[in-house]
Amino acid sequence: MSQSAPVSSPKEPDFPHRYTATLADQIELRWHAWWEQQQTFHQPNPGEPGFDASKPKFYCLDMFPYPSGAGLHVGHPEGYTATDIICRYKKLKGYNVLHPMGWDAFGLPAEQYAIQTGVHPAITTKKAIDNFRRQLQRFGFCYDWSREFGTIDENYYKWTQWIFLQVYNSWFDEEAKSPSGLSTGRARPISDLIAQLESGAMRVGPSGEIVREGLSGFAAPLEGGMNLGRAWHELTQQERRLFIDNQRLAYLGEQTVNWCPKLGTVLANDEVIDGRSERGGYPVLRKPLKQWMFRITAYADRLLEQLGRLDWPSSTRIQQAEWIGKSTGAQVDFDVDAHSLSPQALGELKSAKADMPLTLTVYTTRPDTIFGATFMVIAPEHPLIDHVLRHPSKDTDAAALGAYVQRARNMSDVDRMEGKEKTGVFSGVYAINPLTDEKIPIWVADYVLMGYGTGAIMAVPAHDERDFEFAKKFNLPIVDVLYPRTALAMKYFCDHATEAESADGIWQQTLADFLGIVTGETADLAKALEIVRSRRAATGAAAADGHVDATSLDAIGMKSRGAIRITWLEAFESMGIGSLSQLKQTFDRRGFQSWRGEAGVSNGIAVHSSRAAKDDLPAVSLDGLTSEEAVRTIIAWMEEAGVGTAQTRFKLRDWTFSRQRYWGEPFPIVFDEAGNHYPVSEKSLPVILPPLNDYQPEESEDPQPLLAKARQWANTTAFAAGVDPNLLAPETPVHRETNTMPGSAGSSWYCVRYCDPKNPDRLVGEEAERYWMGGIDKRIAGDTNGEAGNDQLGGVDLYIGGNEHAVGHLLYSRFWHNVLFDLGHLSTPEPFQKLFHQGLITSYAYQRADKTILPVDEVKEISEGKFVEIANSQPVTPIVTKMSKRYKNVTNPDDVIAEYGADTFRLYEMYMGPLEASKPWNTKDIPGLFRFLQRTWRVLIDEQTGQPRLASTENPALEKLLHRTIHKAGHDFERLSFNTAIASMIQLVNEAMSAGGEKGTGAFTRSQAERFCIMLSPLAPHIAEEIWSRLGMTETSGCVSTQVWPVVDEQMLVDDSVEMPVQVQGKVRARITVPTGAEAKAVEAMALADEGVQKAIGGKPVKKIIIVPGKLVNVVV
RNA sequence: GGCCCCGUGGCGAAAUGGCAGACGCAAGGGACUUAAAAUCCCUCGAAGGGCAACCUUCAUGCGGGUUCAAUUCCCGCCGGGGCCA
Repeated sequence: MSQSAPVSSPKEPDFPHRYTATLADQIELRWHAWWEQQQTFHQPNPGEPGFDASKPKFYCLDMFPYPSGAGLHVGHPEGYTATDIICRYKKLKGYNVLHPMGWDAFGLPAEQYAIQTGVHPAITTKKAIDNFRRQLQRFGFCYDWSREFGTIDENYYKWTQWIFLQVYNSWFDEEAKSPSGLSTGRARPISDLIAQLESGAMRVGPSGEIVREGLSGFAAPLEGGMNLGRAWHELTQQERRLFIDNQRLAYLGEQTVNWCPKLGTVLANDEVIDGRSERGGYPVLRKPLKQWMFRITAYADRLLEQLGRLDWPSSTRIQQAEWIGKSTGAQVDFDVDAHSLSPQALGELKSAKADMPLTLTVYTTRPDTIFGATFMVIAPEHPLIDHVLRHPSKDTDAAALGAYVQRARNMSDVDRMEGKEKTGVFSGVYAINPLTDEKIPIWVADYVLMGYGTGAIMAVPAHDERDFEFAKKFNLPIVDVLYPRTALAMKYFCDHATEAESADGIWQQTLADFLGIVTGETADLAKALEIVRSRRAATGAAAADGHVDATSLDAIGMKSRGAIRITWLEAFESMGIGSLSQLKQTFDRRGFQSWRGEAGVSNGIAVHSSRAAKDDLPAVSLDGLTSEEAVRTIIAWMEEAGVGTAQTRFKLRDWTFSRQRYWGEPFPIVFDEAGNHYPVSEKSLPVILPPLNDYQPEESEDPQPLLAKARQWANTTAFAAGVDPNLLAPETPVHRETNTMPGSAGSSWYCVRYCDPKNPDRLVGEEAERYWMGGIDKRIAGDTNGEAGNDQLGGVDLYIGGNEHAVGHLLYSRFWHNVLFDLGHLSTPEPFQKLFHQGLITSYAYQRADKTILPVDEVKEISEGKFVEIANSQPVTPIVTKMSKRYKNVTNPDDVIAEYGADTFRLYEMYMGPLEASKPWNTKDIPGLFRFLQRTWRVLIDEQTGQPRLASTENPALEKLLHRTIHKAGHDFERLSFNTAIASMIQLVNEAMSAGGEKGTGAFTRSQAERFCIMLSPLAPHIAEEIWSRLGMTETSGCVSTQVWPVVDEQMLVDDSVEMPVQVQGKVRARITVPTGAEAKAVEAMALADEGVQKAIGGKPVKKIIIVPGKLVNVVV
């Protein structure tokens, strides 16, 4: 390899061996061939030849790309280069590294293309994959390409379908401990459930719930139809089927879709504009559709709990946590005031509910505001209304109420929620607020939905926006029960101001200062008021006339606070407060929010929220508590008083898994003529996606997946479809499920398959999976594998990709992984132990004065930093924005590589800035990195002969710097800080350049050159291989990619003496040189002995001397 | 609208409690050259002072706070971006 023919460049006749683009290209292609031929990056699995069990493992995964027809953009190689560097580094550090690549290849663009052109998506996709692979390989990434697969491969989606069947055949046992022992509740096979039902350990409750033996309700049946549930044998065949299907983790649920009959396709919400399709403007209907759903909600708590144990960016953890949306609120019973009901209605309600008190149950996430609940609102469909309409009370306007309920029924939920103007009617009935014991009116309004929660809410107008609007409109009382800190301070001031301070003109100033201190210096209200008073007193009542000039402000130390003071004064002005006593009255009336004209929805400090002991109930007060404390306190009280209970809710909804498409995995499910569903047996997988004659959607009133056009395929027999004959007789005609799985199906488990991608018998080989995913057997209690705590949940060691998948892909993968873990198919509950998001690569574009953006080719630079629009010479400003075809600011990686080579491209992207930051592409910066590689080359290789230039004797300063650079580079690689690692290597090369010996000899010795090559190889592998090879090392020791990271001599990292700056009052006044590890006393003496220091001290007494060893000295006088 | 991230020279950035601006780009000056390219050397946050090596003051979006010490931590704003609705 090293003895290749001399490379000459037409541009550099004097330097036939200069590192040019042409040479870079030759070097890079040569090493690609060598690596492939040598299988350098093939990583064997445990048990395979060549596997070294003594090494630790490192599984590093990139989010695999969707291979679009447009090819790679510069964003792709950003993350891929980062993982490549890490993987190459880890290999040098002696790890077995799993670093695979593949294709997320099902998806809409290929299907759209097929619809337009009739070309089968498989053909389009294959072409795109080939192009992506070629482009990726050009970068020299160290992927183990033998593990490559696409989600469209039959051998892969066979197992995607298999996983669906696993989930379909499972139920969630709330009572079972999870295999990790970390939480309660786990997936179990449906057959376990049936066994328990058959044994009588479980029965079927009246509303289809599981009733377990031994639970309290089981032993003591209540009167009036409440029962223990029925035994399994009492159920009909159909009832059993229904019950089981309702327990499955994959179930058929009804969801509304946007169906466009004309286009014959389902549209996403943002593709529908005013009830018409964005494309074509055809009418769109909202149609209910049976779709496969995953019961991810069963795992909500677990997904949330385990999130805390993952080494993920906190922003992503927060996003997932909010998506799961666990809220601890309270379910509260409000008694209906029986006297406000008509006797007939009361009678009806009493008989229906037996002896239960008449109550309205509400759910609230803000039980801390319950003292401010001044009315209730129930949905028009609420059952109470039926009774009231039949038997109106004396306060009921039955005609208006009836009309309102009628009208609301004909509106869609969305319209009701979005209604700008609040509407509603008083029911004529009252409820009792259980905390204030006040009678509060019950209103009917359409902004409360029956299907959501309990169909009734407690309205707290002062602290809820919709309730506030409603109360304003219908003139209902609005009562403050909590204040943010500033409002609380204003109230405090009103209550404590002296007469003098209350005078007009004075109070504004004083209050402004007070609020300034409360928000800035101290939260203690009493103390803050004291400070204001003392400062004002110090000015000798300068403000007696109400005017405080700048001088007196300065005197009381408030000049710098001028801005805050002015802000507050303006705020008072805009609030239109007439006088302090008026403000005080507002607070006394508990009417601050009402007067401000908006609800105070943020957290704060509770006020006006206490209740005396009464009728056996203890007293309770929330006053002075923060919202969090108040929630806890009031729930505890309500539980004791029996009026409410804590209740946990989740925002997370079940995962809709059906798509009305063609280019996706078919479901392994068939339906008989009665509409019952049956699984295709495992041994008949995969269910192969059939080709279509044409891909044109068909006009239809009924929502139809595109796949349904494969009629021959869809209509078949149980035998042909591969249904177990024990489930369904072979000759039974069946209709296949023609929805397809979504794109997130294949990507939800690909990380698993890479461990053992060719396994024909299992989704992944057990040993390979356990090794690469780090699955210590968590089921063995107490096995901590020698680590403290063992709170690692295993999975991929480093997963890098964009943060746009924070809640979709990353949550779905976790769900599948947890289910497969529960069912015993995987050894770890979590797929990704450590996650990292690379930042967005942006680009420059130009903006006109009216904020419109124009393409870069319509702009020219007339002088340094000044740009004009070519068409009209109007000035435009450069801005940073997303790369977009529209702005013509997209960079094609192929072009950059052609101009500089892949090594330069890799270095440039890594040098742009921190990996996680979004940063603009700037083509002008690329030559800087190219020049660095040229210098690197020149310092080691003679540009005339192509032979190595080596020093015969070691330069000690350079040796020291080399050690330090190796140390820093290794450390920076570990923390993914590639820009600083590159910077330190640039420094080293620059040093070597200037330290370079006579012509013909080099700066580095052979040993130094070798270590340098190894250090450089993760960043710029091709040039490192080439230099290594020209040193003659490849023949004797193998290529640089298979070497060992050089050892750093700790001695080389410390100097004999260190220069320390000496500060006086925090400002550097002198520098002293002290021996490393000098005693603090000695350093102190040296610092004080310094002339400059003495001058700065100027004879003032020295109060304190701070010495940070090896860093600095600070003298406080 | 909610959540998250970011704001430092002409530009990309470094420093994450301890000397603000490492490293790269651009710019300016110089050397080599018939010339250009390439390469090498010097200058490069602002203002002021000094013949000079240098010195002084200011400076990390704005206003406060904590600290001997804040780009870094806390509170409140302003601006930009991303994600979600």
